[in-house]
Amino acid sequence: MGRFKVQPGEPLPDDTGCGLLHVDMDAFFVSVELRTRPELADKPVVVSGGGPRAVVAAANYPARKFGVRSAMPFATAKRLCPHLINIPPTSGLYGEVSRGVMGIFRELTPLVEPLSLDEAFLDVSGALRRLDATPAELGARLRERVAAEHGITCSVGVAKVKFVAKLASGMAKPDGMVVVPAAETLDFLHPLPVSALWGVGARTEEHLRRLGLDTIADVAAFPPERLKKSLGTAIGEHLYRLAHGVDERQVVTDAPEKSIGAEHTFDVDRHDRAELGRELLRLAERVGGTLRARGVRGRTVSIKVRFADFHTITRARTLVSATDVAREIHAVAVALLTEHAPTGAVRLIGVRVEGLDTGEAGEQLLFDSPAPRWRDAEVAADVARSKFGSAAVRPASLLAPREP
DNA sequence: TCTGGGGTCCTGCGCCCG
DNA sequence: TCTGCGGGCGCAGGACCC
Repeated sequence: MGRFKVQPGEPLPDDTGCGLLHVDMDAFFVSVELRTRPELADKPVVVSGGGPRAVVAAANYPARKFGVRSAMPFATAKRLCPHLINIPPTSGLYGEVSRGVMGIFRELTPLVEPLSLDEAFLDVSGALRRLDATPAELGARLRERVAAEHGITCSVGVAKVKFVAKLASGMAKPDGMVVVPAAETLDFLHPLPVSALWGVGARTEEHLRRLGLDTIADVAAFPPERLKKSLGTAIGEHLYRLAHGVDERQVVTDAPEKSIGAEHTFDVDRHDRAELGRELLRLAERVGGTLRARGVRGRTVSIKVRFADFHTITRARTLVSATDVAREIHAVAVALLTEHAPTGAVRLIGVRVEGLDTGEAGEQLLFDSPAPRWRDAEVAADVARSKFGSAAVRPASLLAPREP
């Protein structure tokens, strides 16, 4: 695979037909934090929330040498690397850096699709003539600018289609670039393990291996009808196409959100329904606030409950009209919990609102409904919080001390 | 190792309706 | 009038991604 990697000082490879860039920040949260703590750069560092059930949000490369990975329980990471340094996440900081970096991308092309705070697809095929550059040159340019203006490194994959560009940026890490010439797409893909295919996690990998499929070349050579029968039509078809280097997904700049939610894992499992109800109120307040901030409302309220044994249920109810009112979301969530959820020790509880629209269709609330007044109160609280901080306004039932 | 929090998408089932 | 069938919707669960 090494032959696709761009080496410093060497001429850029042939990138004819490659209009897609995938850019991925290296160890993003940690890299951002280390800008103000450069003395820690060579030491193993993670960003993690703290608490007995915290997991690693990001690990720098010295920490990865010890086997520390993101999504790993912090306690496990500490066992692997006893001198591991933890930095708690800084609220708001990563979003701010992300907006700056995405701004650099948008100066190159308007066709930018952020996938998360730290990665994005760029379709540069239409911008090459205007900028008088090849895709690989643009990748090199934006890497320089991100490093110079934001003090963090990123890796870039250049290819003809999305998922190959994404695989390429993964191989470029850290702080590198991989270019896959369009004509060599299959040479690049076929030796890779099936787990490299987008959408293949632990379960599907196991499934594919039971079928005797270990590499992407094996999937490409497998009868597509058998693949669909075994994995389901949509996934079978999807994987077969990817294995042949076919990925027709375009770069989408403004995909509307489908749902907004919040969830919380307790440090210690909870039995008390009243306490679960108070947590649901806290979560509903957050979800309602986010809905109003984004100018959307949703029709379906769902709760998620994870029990001590990790068994997880979801329960949902669709309302007559869409809402962004926390009191209403909370009332439905509590009803779902009391009517449908079995009792037992609860580890995690969550609230989500789905079926979003912009809410312009109007105030279809019933004339007897108290929701408009609650909404007025919540909007007033939004304003107060934006002026005086998030602790300024809180429902009375949340003022009681949380912990004994 | 004992598993966060934010999401998306797919599948299968039951129900309603024409 | 009864029955069969297919589409659309709501719901639950699971897999996956960062």
